[in-house]
Amino acid sequence: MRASPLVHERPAPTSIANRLFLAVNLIYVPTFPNKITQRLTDALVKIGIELPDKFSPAVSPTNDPKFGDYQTNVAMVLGKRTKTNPRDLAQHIIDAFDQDDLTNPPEIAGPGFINFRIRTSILQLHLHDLLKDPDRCGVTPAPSPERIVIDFSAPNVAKPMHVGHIRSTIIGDSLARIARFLDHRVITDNHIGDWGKQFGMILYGWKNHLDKSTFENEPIGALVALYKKVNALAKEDETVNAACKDELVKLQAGDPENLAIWKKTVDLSHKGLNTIYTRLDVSFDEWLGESAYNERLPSLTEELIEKLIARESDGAICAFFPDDETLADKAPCIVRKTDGSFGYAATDIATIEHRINEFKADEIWYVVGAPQSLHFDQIFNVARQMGITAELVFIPFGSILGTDRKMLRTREGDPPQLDDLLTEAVTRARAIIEEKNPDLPEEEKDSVAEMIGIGAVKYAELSQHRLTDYVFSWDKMLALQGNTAPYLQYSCVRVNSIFRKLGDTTPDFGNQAILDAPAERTLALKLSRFAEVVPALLKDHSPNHLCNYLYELARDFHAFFENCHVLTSEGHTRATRLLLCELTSRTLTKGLHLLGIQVPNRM
RNA sequence: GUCCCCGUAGUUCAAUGGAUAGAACAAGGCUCUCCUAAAGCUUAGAUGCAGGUUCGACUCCUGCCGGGGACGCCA
Repeated sequence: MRASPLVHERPAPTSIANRLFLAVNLIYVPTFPNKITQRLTDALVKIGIELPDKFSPAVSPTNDPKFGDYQTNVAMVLGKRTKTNPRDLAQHIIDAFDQDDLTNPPEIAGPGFINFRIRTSILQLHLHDLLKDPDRCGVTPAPSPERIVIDFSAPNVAKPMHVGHIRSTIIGDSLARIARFLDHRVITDNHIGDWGKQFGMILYGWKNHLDKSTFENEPIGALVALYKKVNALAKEDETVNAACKDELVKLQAGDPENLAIWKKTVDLSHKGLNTIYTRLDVSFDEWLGESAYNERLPSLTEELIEKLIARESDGAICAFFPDDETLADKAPCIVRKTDGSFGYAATDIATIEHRINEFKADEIWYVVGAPQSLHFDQIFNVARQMGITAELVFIPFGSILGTDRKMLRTREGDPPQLDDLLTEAVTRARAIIEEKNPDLPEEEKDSVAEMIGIGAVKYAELSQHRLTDYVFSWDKMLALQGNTAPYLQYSCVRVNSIFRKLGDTTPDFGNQAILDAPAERTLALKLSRFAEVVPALLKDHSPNHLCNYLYELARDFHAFFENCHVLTSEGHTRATRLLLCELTSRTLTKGLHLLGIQVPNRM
């Protein structure tokens, strides 16, 4: 089966006229750290310090307001290099630093930090810049957009999707959203396992154990049950196992009956998967599963042999990596098995090739479990030997463990199914709504429960570092309090309630913001930092940093909200506070959107 | 045996080599006349062990201990 026709035209390169148009109409405001870095560099040049290649002074937020808003360690770094006392050097840098229209006089602290405090007048102007940029919330797009294929989710067809599948799906989707937001051209590709060994079991089961009546009513559930049943049988009975293998061989040889059954089950699974993806608000541009590359595998293998990348070994065709320190003593990469069938290494190499030739990918990202790291090291190595220069990025994630602290596996025991997890999440959310907002219309209760339940599950996954292993726990996945999606969603509701109260009145944000209260200034500064946080997410592919930021933003907002009454204030104060509310609403909404988490409507 | 990832409060998690290691949950104490309680304020509580590099180490290096994982015909 070809999941979809390959009609991917590379869009025409942006014309010069277009670029000018963009440049004129979208004036991107540099972030405060960018500005400070630039001026620090100027200052360093001015005082005649020889800078190492590609050196750029690091400017980071301080961890305590008493140190100002931003700090740099450049005097300590260069002090060592030039054998100068860091504090003396810091003083020289400050003397040469152009602080006009940006910061208060910088201060030297501790072993040689230079601390900067953004002038409040500048911060005030910045708020109105942000107001003019509703779509991007101040974020500058990537300077050189790339074509990025992102490979994530990739479940096996006809096996139940359990909670272990959630990480790749949710992290991958979020990374795709973030990359798109930064103007990269992203192609999401669901490389489903639609050709593997499990089809032998499905075929055998279909012919010998299919419960027709159940199948009519609930085809997807019946398919999953079928897989489980045959899997259990095959484990106990070697003749069943052999029969399954025979069915698979027949399928791969093109047996019409088996092909027909295969196609039917793949289509059914596709539908079942889509129900979950719809619920998760995850979508794919492509569904090029393993089966899409069958035809290429024999010639690819020949090519690898010809190019001396792979060779025969114990009847199989394998790639060895004698020159690679870590790969040399590991098992080889098996391209073709002894029985003549192809391993997933072959498919994955063909897939890389296809993504580069047809999709013109500059980068390919794989959001796949950490246990597969050896496999990807190997196929990336093979790809490089084939002359592929695109950036191949393995974005691993840690395992979800059972209560025995072992990895969840479909074959052993029964990890909770993804569908059940989502249903439970929505049920719990619904119960709380029933308790707290009994007067809502039933329909609204349902939609809010869906939004909150699904959001909670997604956030639980996204808010921790992707490499951390964790033991699956209902309470963890379904937490609704504290650092969770419902808290952030609730913050949106809270800020939007102000605009609701305004009714039809157009909010007056004034022409000139005045930040008086500390909570106002803190919130304003935090809002400006969205533009710092988002582009950095693609450096380490860690959406949890965005979660951290949004949580901090929500907290700063709550502090502001407690201390600074909006609607009862007047004049500049009221306008400034309304402005802060507007920007908070937008930034929270945009941030949650980048995580793939839905947000309540404004009205 | 080789290689990879992870060891942080009672628990679950944070922390681009930066200053006093942040949260949440659980525990104790407060706060609903408000644009607000899926909330806010508050008290207590942690870097596995031993070295090393550094002005500075949860972070980098070495060794050990503990957990998980990969290592030829599953994907």
